Amino acid sequence: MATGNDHQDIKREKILDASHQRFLHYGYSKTTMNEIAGDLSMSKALLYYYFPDKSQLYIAVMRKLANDYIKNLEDNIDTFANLKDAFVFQINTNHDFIVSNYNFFDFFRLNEQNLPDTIWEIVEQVHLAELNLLSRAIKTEIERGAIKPLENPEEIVDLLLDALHGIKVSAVSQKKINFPRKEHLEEIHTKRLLLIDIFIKGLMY
Amino acid sequence: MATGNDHQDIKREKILDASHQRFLHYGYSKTTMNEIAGDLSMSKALLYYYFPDKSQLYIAVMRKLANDYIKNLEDNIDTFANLKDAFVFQINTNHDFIVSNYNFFDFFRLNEQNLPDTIWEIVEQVHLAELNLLSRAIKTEIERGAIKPLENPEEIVDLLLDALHGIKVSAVSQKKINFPRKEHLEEIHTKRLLLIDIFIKGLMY
DNA sequence: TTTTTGATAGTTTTGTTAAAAAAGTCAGGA
DNA sequence: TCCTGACTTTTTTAACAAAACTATCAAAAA
Repeated sequence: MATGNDHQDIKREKILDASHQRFLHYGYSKTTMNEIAGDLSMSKALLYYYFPDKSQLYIAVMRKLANDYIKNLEDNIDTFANLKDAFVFQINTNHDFIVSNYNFFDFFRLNEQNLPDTIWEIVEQVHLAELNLLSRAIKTEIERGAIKPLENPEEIVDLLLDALHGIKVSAVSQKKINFPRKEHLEEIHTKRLLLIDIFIKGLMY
Repeated sequence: MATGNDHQDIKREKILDASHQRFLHYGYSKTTMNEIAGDLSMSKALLYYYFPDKSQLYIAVMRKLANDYIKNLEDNIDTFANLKDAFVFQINTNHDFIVSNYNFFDFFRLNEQNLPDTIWEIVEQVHLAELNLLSRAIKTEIERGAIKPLENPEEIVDLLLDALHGIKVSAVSQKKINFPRKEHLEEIHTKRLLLIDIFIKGLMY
């Protein structure tokens, strides 16, 4: 795309970076447009020249993060020695992503179930990338003859992702809170590794 | 315990039944003490003679439901032909329990993460009963030589219960809501059956 | 023409208060 | 001891004003 001019794109990137920092430290609702503008030594009105509103700005940051995450998955597709390596890679990558952007997601915690559609589209894209990586790994493993042939590998991967999600949720509801605190993330990670171990064996002959 | 007198106990039971019906149809917050008293043709003050307050009344109903559920599990302990039968029994029993008391749990939906400790104790008791049933089934299966010996069957069962929980949560968050609607429960049930299938195979030689 | 801003309009959040509804209490009767 | 009507206290709801923030715009600067 040779449409936009360079200077504008660079400025947009700078705004995205500054916003990312703010959202990461203080979360969505505790970040004001004035503060972001202040960080960049520009007026608030200029922010609105580059982005239509606050939520679109947040979503733009989110999309950038998601794209990096998805690219990382795609770059590693079909590079695994076996199914377990692929599953472990997915879990580790996901874990790192959540840990390093922990506070950024407070927007999710607040709005919970009525997030804008655009956010759900991004979540769906991430989910598809994960699904793709893992089901490719399963298909490869079937071709190698290491596990039983499956009618519908995607369905199985979907089930596993649901189960992995549950590990998080259960850890959280035992603590009587809504979202995992940072210190629980390691425990969740360990449990997930155990689960995929059993799960993979369940797919073998 | 021969402490309480019969008449009181019978009356308490009647109050619990009437309350259960109200809570089941209208949920906790849309049920008033006046209405329950009205159903029983007694004064509200009498209700407070038998139960200290509304939440304790709700909890008493909940405890009764939980005790029935737990008793059902205990009655069936060690009666299974194999591990899968035990797992399927647990999933079916749980499913029936949730379906038939669906509206009763709106209290959970509202108060979400700051429920009274007593509720959590009951949830924990139910969890322990499930854990007990399933880990007994695993131990039996190990003795039979049908699956690999495990260091810590309880840990594995815990992991499975977390994963099963995740099936519910994922189904729900895909629908962008907080709690499953009744019509989703069947879908969740089916997925769970598929998961235990793989999981059990993962425990085999 | 594109980029930038100060001033300001519009909206959401927060805090206050009063009325209504429900929870919870109590003196006294059977 | 079991029970009630009348009463008090607490919680919920609605209305509204003040404050904080989002968003807009005419006009200046580059």
